[in-house]
Amino acid sequence: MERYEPETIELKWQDVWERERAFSVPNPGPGEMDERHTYVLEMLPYPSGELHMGHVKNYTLGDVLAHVRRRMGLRVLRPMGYDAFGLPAENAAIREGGHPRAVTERNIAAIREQMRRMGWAIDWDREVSTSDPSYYRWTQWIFLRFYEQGLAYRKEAPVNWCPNDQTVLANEQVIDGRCERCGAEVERRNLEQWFFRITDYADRLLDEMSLLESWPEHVLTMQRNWIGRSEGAEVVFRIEELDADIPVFTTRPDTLFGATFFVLAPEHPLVPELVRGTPHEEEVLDYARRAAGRSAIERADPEKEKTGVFTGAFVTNPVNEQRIPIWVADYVLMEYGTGAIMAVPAHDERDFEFARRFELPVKVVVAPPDDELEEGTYVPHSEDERLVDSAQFTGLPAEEGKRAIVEWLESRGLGKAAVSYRLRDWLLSRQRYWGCPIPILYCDSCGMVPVPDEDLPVLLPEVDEYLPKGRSPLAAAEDWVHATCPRCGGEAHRETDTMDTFVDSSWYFIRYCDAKNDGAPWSREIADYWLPVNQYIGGVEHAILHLLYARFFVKVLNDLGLLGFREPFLRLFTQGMIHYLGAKMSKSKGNVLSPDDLIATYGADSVRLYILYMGPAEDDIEWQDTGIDGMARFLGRLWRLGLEAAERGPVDVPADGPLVRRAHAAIAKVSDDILRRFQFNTPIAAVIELVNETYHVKDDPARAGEVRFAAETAVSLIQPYAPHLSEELWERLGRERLWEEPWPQADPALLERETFELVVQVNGKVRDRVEVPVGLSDPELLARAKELPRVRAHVDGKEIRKEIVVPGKLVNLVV
RNA sequence: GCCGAAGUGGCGGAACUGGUAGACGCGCUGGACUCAAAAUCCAGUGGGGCCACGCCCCGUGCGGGUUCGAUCCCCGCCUUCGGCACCA
Repeated sequence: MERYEPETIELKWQDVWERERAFSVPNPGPGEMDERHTYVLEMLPYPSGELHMGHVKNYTLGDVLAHVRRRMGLRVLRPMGYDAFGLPAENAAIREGGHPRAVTERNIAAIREQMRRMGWAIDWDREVSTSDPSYYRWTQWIFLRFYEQGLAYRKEAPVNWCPNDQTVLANEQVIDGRCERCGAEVERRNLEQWFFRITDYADRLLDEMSLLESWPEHVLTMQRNWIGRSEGAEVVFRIEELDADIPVFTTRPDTLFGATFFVLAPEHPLVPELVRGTPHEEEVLDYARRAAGRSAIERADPEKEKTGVFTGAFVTNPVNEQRIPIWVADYVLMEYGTGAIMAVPAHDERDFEFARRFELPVKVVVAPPDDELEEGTYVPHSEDERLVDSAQFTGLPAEEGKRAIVEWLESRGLGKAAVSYRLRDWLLSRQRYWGCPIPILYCDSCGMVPVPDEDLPVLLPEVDEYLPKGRSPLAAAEDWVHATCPRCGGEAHRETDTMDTFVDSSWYFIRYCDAKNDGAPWSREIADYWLPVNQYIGGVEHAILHLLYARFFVKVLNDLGLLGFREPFLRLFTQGMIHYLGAKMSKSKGNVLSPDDLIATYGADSVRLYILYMGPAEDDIEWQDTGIDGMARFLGRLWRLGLEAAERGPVDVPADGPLVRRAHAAIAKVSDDILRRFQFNTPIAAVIELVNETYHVKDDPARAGEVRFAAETAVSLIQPYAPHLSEELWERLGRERLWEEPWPQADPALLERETFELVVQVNGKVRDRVEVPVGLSDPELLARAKELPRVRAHVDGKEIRKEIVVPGKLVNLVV
C-alpha cells in the first residue's frame, strides 16, 4: 500500500489553496451586509526573526476555529500581517547587520513562507505590514485626529530611559525597573516627550469591561491593577511661610486627625522654594539630588530603610489647625497623586516606619470600639473601626467618618472627594530610527503645526546612520528635517522622534477589514460589519500593553464617530507558553525548537495536531520529543483506513449500526468541545478513538458500509487540525473540496442509547455494573441492582437504610 | 505583603452540572510478522494484598468538614507559577 508521505500531499494542497485563493473572503456587497459572519484574529507577529513554536500554537488554534466556523456556514474573516516597525525589528536588524527595512522584508518573506508551509487558512488579500507607507500613512492620520482632540500632547516630564536601547519607554514597557525588551535597568530623565492622554479614559477602560463577552479573569484583573483606581479625597494643606496651598491625595480622609507630619517627593517643585535661604537648604537640596540619581530599582527596594530630611518648614492641617513638620523623602513619588502626602503613621505602615526611624509622633485616630488604646502604635485597618480623638467626628464608623470629613472640607473649600489612578499617560515618542514618523512640524513663527492630511504620509527618510545614539537618527536627514510651514510658508523643521510600535498595532485589526482602501483608513460601514473581533487569540504577555492600548484607541475612534463600537475584542483567549527541556524556549538557553525542522521530519499536519494535543491550550506545557510520534502514527492509521475504503469503492452506508452511532457521538463531542467549550485537545482524542474502533473492524466485509461512514466522518472531523491529509483522503474517497464541505451534524436519534451501564454502589463504593435497558423505573433499577451477586455479598444480612437512584447512571444502597 | 491560577500514574493529560478516577497519547512489558531490523498489528500497564484467572484494601498536594456519594463544594495549611508592589 502507498505510504503516507506528508510532504508530497502538503505541498500539493498548499498549491491548490494558493491558486484558488481558497481562503480569501471578500467584503460583503451592498446586499450582503446582513450575512452571518465572524472575525477570528490572532495577534500579528513581529518580523524580528522566523516563527517559533508559540506562533505555531497561536495560529493553529485560530486556524482550527476559522475552519470549523467557515464550514458552519459563516463568512469568516481571518487575516494576517506583520508588526514590522519598532524595537523588535530594528534590534534584529542591528544584530544581523543590515538596514532595518531590508532585514524586516527578509524576515517577512521567511515568515510568509512558513505560514504557507503550515497550511494555515489565511486571507492573503488583506495582508498588512505596519512599516509600509500605505499603512503608516493612516497611523499618522489617526495621530493627527488624536492631536486635534488634545489627546496627543507634548510635555516635559520625568520619563523612563533605557540606556541600552537609547530611547524612552512607556511605563507599561518597564518591568521591575527594567526595560521590557533588553532587561537593562531604566534611568529617570526629565525630557520633553509626546504622550497620549489615556488617563482620560481610565474610568471607561474599567467600566466598559462589562461590554466584553469573554475575557480571562486574570487579564481583567491585571488591567484593573494597572489602572489602579483609588477613591479618596484631595485635602489642601497650607504653608503660611510661602503663602501657598499644597493639595495631597488620600484614600483615608477619616484619619486626617492623625496626620503628624507631611512629606514632599524630592522632585516636588516647591522643595527649593521652601528651603531657600534657610539653614536646611544645603542638606535638603543635596538629598533631592541624590534621590534623583538613584534608579527606580534602588528607590523601590523594600529591604531598604526609609530615608528623608526635615525642611524646617511646617504646614497647617485644615481640620485642626495643627502645624506639622514638612519632610522630604523618596518614598513619596512625584508621579502619583500630587507628589505630597499627609503622613498618618498610626494607620499607614510606610508612614509608621518613617516615624519610628525619625522619632516622629504617632497618633491613633481610628480603632475598633473596645480596643484599649495604646498610643504610639500602628493600628491595622479593621472592619468595625470607629473614629477616636477626632473632634466632632469622634465615634463615627470609619466609612461614615470619611464622608463626613470630606463634606466638612468641601463646605469650607479645603478639599474635595477625588479619585486617583496608577495609570499614567502613554509615552509614545521614541528616539529610534525604525518607526512611524510623528507628523508634526515646528515653525519658527507659528510654533507646533500638524502636517496637513493631504501631505501624508510623512515618509521615513533614508539615513546612513540609523544606530541608536540617544537622539533620533532622523535628525541626521537634514533635507528631510527642513520643511516649509503649511500655515505661514516660513521655515520649519520636522519632529524627528518616531512612534512606539504599540501605536502601529493599536488599530491593525481595523485596517484588515478594508486593507486596500487608499482614500481612508477604513470605511466605517465595512469596519462596523466585521468588528468587533469575535475571537482574539494571543499570548498573555500583552495582557496590559497591547490589549489596553487597543481598547483605548477604539474608544477614542468611537468618540470621533469613526467606529460604531467601543470594545475591539469581544472574546479573548490567552494561550499558554511552550516549554522545552524544562524551560521557556530561548536562544540563550539553546533550547529552541525549530518549526521548520519538525515539519521536515513529521509534516505540518503532525505538528499542528501535536501542538494542540499536548494539553489545554491556555496552559503552559512542556514539549516532549516523542509525543509527536503518536500523532504521526495516528495520521498513518487514518491514511491506511481511508485508502482501503477508497480502494473498496462506493458502498451503501447503513442508516444505523454501532459504528455509525460511534461516529455521530464523535461529531457531537468534537463540535461541542471546539465551539462551546473552546477545548482543542479532547476533540483529537475523540477522533483517535473513532479511528481505533473503526480500524479493529475494517476487514469485516459485512461492515464495509459502516467503516466507510466512520472513515469519512473521521476525515471530515480532523480536517481543521490536519487539512492536508484530510483533503487528500477526501479526494481519494471520490469527493472534493472538504474545506467547503458543511460541518457534519450529529443525528440526535443516533446519540440515544437503548441500554446503559448501571453502576451499583454500596455505601458509595462501586461494587458492580450491569447493562440495563434505558427507561426502567427506579424500583426496577433497584431490583436489578439487588440481584447482582457482588452486590448481595455486601448487602445480605444487613439492613438497607437508604436507596439512591440517579436515573440513567447509578444506584447507591446504604446499609 | 496584596491579588489571581494551579497541584491527578513513570510522563503529557481526561473526567463538561457533586455520580464508574486515570479517556487519549507517550513511555514501558510481552507476543505476532521478519533471516534480522524498521514499520505495522495484538495484548498488558496507578499502588498494595490475597484462599491469585477474581476479589479486597489504598489512591486526585496535606489536615478537617458537608453529603448516600467529593478530583469537583466549604474551612485551614503546604507547594508551584503568574500579576502588582513605598500608588498614600
